[in-house]
Amino acid sequence: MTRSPLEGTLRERIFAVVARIPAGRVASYGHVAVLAGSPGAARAVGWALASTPDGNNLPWQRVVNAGGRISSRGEPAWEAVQRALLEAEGVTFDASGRIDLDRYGWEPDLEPDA
DNA sequence: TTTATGGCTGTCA
DNA sequence: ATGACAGCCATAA
Repeated sequence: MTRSPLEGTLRERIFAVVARIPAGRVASYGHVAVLAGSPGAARAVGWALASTPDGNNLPWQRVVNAGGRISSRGEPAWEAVQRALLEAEGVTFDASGRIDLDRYGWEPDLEPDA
């Protein structure tokens, strides 16, 4: 049995990674992909989140693309919702609607809780 | 097994 | 700084 420490599909790992993102913090797709074990699979991450059923406790809203910008899933209003959720968590947006990843960029080794 | 799509990323103009 | 093009990985049909 090939019991891998990271079994299941990438989607499962992505869920775990995103679920570990603390409130008031954001991570980029590429970053999540790396944490999930598949660097470069940023698109796959986005797809995994898009495949995420709403109603769970998965803070997909804390996942933004590389420049800290918000993406949309086809619903232009959705990104506004995501932005509102992040602002509600304490994340501030730039005048262009960008997040300061230098300040809110989450890293598994630099949790603000400590 | 192959084809097509997708909440992306990085580089060039 | 903004806009456009091509590349990459994974999932679903």
